[in-house]
Amino acid sequence: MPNSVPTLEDVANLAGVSKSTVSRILAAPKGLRVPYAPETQKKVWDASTKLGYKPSKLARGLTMARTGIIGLTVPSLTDSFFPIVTSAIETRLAEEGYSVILANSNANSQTERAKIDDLLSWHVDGLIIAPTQEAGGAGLFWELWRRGTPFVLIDRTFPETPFCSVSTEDEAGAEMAVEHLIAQGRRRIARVGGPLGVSTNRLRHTGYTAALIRHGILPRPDYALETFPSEEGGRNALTRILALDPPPDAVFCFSDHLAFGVLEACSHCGLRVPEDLAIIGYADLPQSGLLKVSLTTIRQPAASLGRRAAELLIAGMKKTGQSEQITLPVELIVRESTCGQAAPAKQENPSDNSRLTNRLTLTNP
Amino acid sequence: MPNSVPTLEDVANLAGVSKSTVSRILAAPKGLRVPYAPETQKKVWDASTKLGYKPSKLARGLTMARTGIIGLTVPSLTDSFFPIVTSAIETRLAEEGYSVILANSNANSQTERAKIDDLLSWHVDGLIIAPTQEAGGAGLFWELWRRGTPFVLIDRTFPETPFCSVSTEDEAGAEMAVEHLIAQGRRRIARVGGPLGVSTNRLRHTGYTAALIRHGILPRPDYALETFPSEEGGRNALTRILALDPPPDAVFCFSDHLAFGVLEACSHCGLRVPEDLAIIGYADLPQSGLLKVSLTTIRQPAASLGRRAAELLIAGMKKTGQSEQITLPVELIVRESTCGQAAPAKQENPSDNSRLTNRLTLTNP
DNA sequence: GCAAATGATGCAACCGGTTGCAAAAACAAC
DNA sequence: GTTGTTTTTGCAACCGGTTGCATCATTTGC
Repeated sequence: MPNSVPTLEDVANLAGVSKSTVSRILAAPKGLRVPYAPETQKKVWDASTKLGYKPSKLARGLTMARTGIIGLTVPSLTDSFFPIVTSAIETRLAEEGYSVILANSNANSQTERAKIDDLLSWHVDGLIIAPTQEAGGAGLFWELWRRGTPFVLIDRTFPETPFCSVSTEDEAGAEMAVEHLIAQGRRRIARVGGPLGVSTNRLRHTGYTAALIRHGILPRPDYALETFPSEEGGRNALTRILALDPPPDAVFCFSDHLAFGVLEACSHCGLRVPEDLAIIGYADLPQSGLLKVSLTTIRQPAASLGRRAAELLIAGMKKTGQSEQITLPVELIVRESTCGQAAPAKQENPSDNSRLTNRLTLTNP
Repeated sequence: MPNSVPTLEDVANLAGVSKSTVSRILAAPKGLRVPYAPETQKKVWDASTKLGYKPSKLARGLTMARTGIIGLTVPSLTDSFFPIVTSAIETRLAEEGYSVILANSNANSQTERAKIDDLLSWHVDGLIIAPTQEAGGAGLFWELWRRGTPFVLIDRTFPETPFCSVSTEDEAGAEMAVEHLIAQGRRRIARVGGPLGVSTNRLRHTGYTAALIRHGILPRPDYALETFPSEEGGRNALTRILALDPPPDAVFCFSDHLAFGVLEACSHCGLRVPEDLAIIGYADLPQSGLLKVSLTTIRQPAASLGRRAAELLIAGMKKTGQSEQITLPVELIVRESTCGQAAPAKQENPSDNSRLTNRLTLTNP
């Protein structure tokens, strides 16, 4: 079989030396002095390149402690947020020589558990996890913690735990959103969001409540709507909003997808945005600025989040035991859905610039 | 160390039998008869579950031919198309017990090469590749072919090669787009697209030309604009379109991103869409229907594409040597950017339904 | 009651690398 | 010409599984 992949032994035979010799010579970092005769080294190098030898990461992973695999689980890839995060993570980790196994938990905590178990049996060096938090508990992560497996939680975190994490300022973001609505003269501000089991939702709710109270507005329980976090959920939410008494004059959506749904439902029932109802979203999905009524939203730094998570994990894998929680700032992007007229062009659709910046950031470490 | 991961040997010791016994008993498919005493089997099962034993995929991959890893390379994850494809691939392959290592080639053929080399040193069972085709050649894929590594090309293919692939009907899609424009009374139809080195662009160009000729319209070389396939590229393209003489009354964009750019640039220079310029995109990105001027586009079945690619690869890994090329149909979605008024609601924004369908498809094999 | 067949289990080699330690070779010092 | 160092190199064990074949204990056949 001339064509099977060459192994260490093949190189050794061709060079006329032993496996260990080849292993040591090829493992030596480029310029470093290695205790082998220069001519032996040359023989080995030649044989290796001639055969196109590439060490098996499988075998290497088995012997050394380090496999070079990082597991990444995300609850979904069909929105716009996690793909950007994923892309940034993969890029940053690849720079460092890691391979990432992608696992989609499909927003299901059972699947998440199964997939993480699977990743562990690959002897991953570390994990980056965007928890589903579907069924609450941090138990799984405590197990990882006890095992000593380095991991970083992203986006959603567990309060009162020492776990490494990178998230964004959900509470502050929500406050910014609500403050903005209040500044526009709105007082009857509803909110639509996903389950409070998820930390981001909980924090956004806290921020929402805090901002209201600071301005002397009593939060009404019936103004806090819970729904499935999708466009569909947003559409349904509007029906429930219209039934409220008194009717809200603004709605803070915990995601742009929800906002899209609300927006669409509004145009279906002839409700004017922002005149009748101001709408603010969360995440700044790419096309938010091009919508019929462009969407005011809170921008999350998705790419930075991914990159920082990767870097935190890399640091954590070098020296374990220490833990860092990073919270990245968010930004209010004002567009038509909360103001009478569109903001000036530069502010209206900065998504391209930002994405360009991200791309540059990604390729230039 | 009570807490290190249990190995086969640990189980063997606890059960008081040999490694091979444990291996054979645990490897046996659930109900299958295995030549071991029932009581021994029970001892082994008990010891295994007590220790929480999970076989190391690393070690298993080394001994058996099969690693259970599939490599996936995509040119980007920051658009909306490839994340959906990726998600479908991961889901389908996970159902079959495979893990996928994700590699982002960043639309760079050098990176693509390097990452594929990397994947090979993981002894992947197969590859799914969305080629960059940045610098043309199918050389890399011929190498894989010779090696006998199963792989499936997605989205972009190489004509006149026997490689397995799943793509969409780019030529027919382009024809549909142009036919539609002609049916709307447009005659001066320009097109904006990325480099012709990429097969999808080439095919869309062919379809564009064919449709024109069929209707007795002579394709004008200056109406075929090449640009960087991004919103930025779309904006720049409009400037060039405006300089054409006679000015086009419609433009076929090879991607929705390009169309977004053109659309945005139009609103900046006060050009009315579709009155002054009809615009049609390609891909049906999620928010296309909610835009200021909602976008007529060709919808590509991204999730099916991913799923079919996964299935083709699975089949190809079982019995090698045979090759299949699948081309999935596309669909014309008519919206405002090419017609005076919006189509009826159901047609106007069917993206949700389609995504829901996809999701169902994904979770129900 | 003994050979042959059958059933249950373990030994040891192998997958493709890494690495501790010893052996062999080269060279210096006496 | 020995002995002691130092440099070069190879042997062999190990990582955690799988698997061909040998071994030993039971039955079965007659």
